[in-house]
Amino acid sequence: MPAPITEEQTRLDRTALLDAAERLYYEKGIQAVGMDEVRTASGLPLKRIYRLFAAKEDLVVAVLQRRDERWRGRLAAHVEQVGDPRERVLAVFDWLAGWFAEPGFRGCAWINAFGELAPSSEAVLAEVRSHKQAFHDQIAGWVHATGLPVVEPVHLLAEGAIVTAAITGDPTPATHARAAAATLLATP
Amino acid sequence: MPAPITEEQTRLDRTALLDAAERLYYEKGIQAVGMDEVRTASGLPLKRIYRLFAAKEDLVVAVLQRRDERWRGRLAAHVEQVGDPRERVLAVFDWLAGWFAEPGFRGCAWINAFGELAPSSEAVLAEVRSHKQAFHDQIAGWVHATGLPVVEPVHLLAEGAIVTAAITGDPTPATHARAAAATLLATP
DNA sequence: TGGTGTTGAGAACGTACGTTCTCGATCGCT
DNA sequence: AGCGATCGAGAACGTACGTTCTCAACACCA
Repeated sequence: MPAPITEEQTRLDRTALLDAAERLYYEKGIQAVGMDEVRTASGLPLKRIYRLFAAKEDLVVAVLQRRDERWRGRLAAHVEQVGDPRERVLAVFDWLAGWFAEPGFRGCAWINAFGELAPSSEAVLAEVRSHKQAFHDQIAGWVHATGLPVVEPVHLLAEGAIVTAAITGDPTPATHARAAAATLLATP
Repeated sequence: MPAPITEEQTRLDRTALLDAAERLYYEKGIQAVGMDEVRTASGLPLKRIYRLFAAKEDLVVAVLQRRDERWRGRLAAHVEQVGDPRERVLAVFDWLAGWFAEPGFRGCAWINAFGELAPSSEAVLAEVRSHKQAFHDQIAGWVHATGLPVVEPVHLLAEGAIVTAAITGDPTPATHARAAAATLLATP
């Protein structure tokens, strides 16, 4: 038996596979990337890929899940180093601004996946909804600490900024959304 | 020569084709709908389809263009029957609420097309940007009449409501966005 | 050392798509 | 009436994809 596939190796393969798939899917769109391209980029044999994920749909869902953990983890890490509750909410938009300005930014992976696969894949749709719900709840927690009833507007401003920055390719919606949020957070 | 193809017939064919393609694309996604399905639904021979549009990409762009005219036309018709400038801006969100509640609502056709085709089709990307720019400018005109500097926040609230209603399948974001816009429009 | 079971590399398979081509049918014109 | 151009219906073509299968190579154990 060559390379007996330890548990550790499985973990490494899984990481390499998700890394390659996530990069390609985000860059080119999910439907535009075939399994052969994922194989080439990951360096894994097709057989091993299909042992890790029984079908492409499962790989896609796993990519979205892992990205959700990392994306919201980074957001939380940035936001929660701010002490003042109102400033913390505004820090969400600062983090978005940094994200929008990253090279290769192509919008929200989940919104894009929704556009591509929502009508044809229940599993992808569920993952997209799960991410958006979690993002909403994160914001709700931070806004709640301000004692102001502006959870929904802050969330909608964030979503609007994400989709607008993606389509225009311009990161300034983050600034506009931040200013609007600051207005809503200014207790009269 | 059978059915000599008058200019009038061309116009009718074009309408039937765009009707069928728009419905199918919006319902199932663009990539999931083949030309054969468009042919069946439109009742037009493939030959005539390809004489009207040299390639699927051209058909997709034409569908988005015509939908843009109709979508923004309806929005404007609803909004501009309101006299008071501030109420007129709020009427945008009332119209969105009605749209979200329509049966078969599956979000913004342009955002969905962006997710599907932005990386692979320059023409579609340009059409999506054109629509979003026009929508932004429409809102800018209505907000400008209020004399308040809230064009960007109102626009971002609208985009956020559209994308959130699409993914959650719940029309209430329109109400939340309306309330936030009303706050921003309340001169202190 | 020989057998066994697993691996990697990629060929193979079935399907589906976008686009083009075939061909018999049809109608206006002389 | 007969010619010729053009049409409709769908077969055909080339390509690409997701998934499965083939098979030689190999490492471990008896």
